[in-house]
Amino acid sequence: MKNNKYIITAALPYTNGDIHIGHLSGVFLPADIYNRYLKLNNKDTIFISGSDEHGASILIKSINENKSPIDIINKYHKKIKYNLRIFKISLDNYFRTSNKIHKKFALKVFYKLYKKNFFINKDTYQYYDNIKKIFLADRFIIGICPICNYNNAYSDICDKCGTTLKIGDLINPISILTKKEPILKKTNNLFLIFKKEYIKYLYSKYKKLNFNKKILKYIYNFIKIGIKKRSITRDINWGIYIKKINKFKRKVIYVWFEAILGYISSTIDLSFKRNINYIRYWKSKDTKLINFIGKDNIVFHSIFYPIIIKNYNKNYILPYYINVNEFLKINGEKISTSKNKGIFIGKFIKYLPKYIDSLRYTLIKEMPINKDSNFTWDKFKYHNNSELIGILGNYFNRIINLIHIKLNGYIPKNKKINKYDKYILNKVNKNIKNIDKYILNYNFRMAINKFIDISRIGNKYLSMTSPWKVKNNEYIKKILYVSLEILKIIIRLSYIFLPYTYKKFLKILNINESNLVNNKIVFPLKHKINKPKIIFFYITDNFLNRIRLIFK
RNA sequence: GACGUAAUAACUCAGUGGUAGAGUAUUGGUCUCAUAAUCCAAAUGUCGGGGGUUCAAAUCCCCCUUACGUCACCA
Repeated sequence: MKNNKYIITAALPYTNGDIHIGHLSGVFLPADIYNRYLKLNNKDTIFISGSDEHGASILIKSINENKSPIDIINKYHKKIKYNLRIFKISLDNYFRTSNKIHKKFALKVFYKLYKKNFFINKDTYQYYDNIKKIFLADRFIIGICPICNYNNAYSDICDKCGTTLKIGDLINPISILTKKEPILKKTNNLFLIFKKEYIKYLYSKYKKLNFNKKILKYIYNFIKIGIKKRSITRDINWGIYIKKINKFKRKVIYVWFEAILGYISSTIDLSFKRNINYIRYWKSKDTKLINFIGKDNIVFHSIFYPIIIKNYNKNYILPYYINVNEFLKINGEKISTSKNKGIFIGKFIKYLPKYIDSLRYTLIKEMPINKDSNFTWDKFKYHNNSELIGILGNYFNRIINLIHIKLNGYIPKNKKINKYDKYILNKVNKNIKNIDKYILNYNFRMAINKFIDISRIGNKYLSMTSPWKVKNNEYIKKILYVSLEILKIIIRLSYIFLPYTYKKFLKILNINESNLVNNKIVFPLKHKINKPKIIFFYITDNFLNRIRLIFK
């Protein structure tokens, strides 16, 4: 167990816009908490992610904005990377798929599979915009649905009647780029085939590993209905060109195929940066690979990735667990980067820089673990004011103030404790065990509930023992000693959930990381703490209304 | 349509066979160390509906209703 290594991955965000609270709540925060928890327990872990920078959507965005795709990805990659850092997502590396290292690796995998005759070749007809000279993905064509006559149907599906359409079905198709009728052009692409036996093998493997039901059912369904071949090359001029194969040298690798290799190339990059051969991790039986993804990504991680990587090199490991989250909505509405709908992180940082931990907290509390969840500014206010200030911040402040008032700011020494003190400390310990359990079960919502509950226990203890009422100095010291024991635990755990708050706590207690011995805070002899400072900021109704306007 | 997920107090959710739980909101009280925060107490539910298994069901099985999600070129 001790030699276990961990690779934690967070799904690569697509660089057609800034990341939003859905990315944080669904992917980056759960991965971050898990990683921080492992680090707190001295596990050997690397936490990897990066930007997904190819694909039709970026190309389309660049055409619409009259910029080059490179401008688009550079802009958003920089922005996303910065925002993740501000939100203290504890990534070891945030890479990008447009980087040489990634391209090289993706092509290496691609060529090897090609040589093994792993792909099949097939002619298809596809819509082509003769003015822009590009092939058009299905959703860039609209026209009249042949079934219900709806005039805004996409070429693959009609939103109104739900009919699945095939190329050529749509009446009067037009390209949304040029508003002109596209032509149907013959093209030849490579496809990947999925063998049922292998999917069955994956299914049984995942079952043994106790995978999420969601994934198991999903795969089970694929086994039942079969999984169609899937194109892995594309006729667009943005992506990784397949230079070495003459027949396909003008085509690019389909983005899904290379994006899921991004975790590995990100690790290669990290190895260069730190001069440690992290790539070993990917081929070691002692490594647990844990993917954190949104529900839109299940098929790529649970089926496609294993097939691709195992056929490239069978020594690569398969996921040990895939944590899938649902989607976070805002006021009941779906978030959409391409429609610019959502609360974007860059904007949040700009307007509410003091509330990073409050947002982290809210997003963990509202994490869409087994069903879509809903973010509202009222919840944000409630979590900030009633829980972070009222319970946690308040508990911290009470003790700091009492130490100053009663003990001139000096930390009390160890004291003999009685039955009730023990009872309270036991209760706290139970909560710690529960937090462990919940984090290891990927239930971060419950974990943070138990975290805040520790402050509740502490507040209760203070009220019950009321040291401010008493003159007996020894009694006061004992109460504050026990309270500090509880506080120390809260502070250690805040490293996982609330990184900014963690640092503020340490500062006020006048200590730093060097005061951590075996993961526990140990105060120096005759230690004096600093004066209390405001940690969380109150949100008034007025302020909340202003926030609402800004993010409308 | 297929597949899946859910339905528990006013709200947000815990609770995988043994007398219905927490937080918020409400009402009453308490404290004054604390960012009017804390703490105590009260009240609130035939656990979506119907059937079945069982000594015992929110929990297991079947049917129905309702809501939501996915359904392959979308990254």
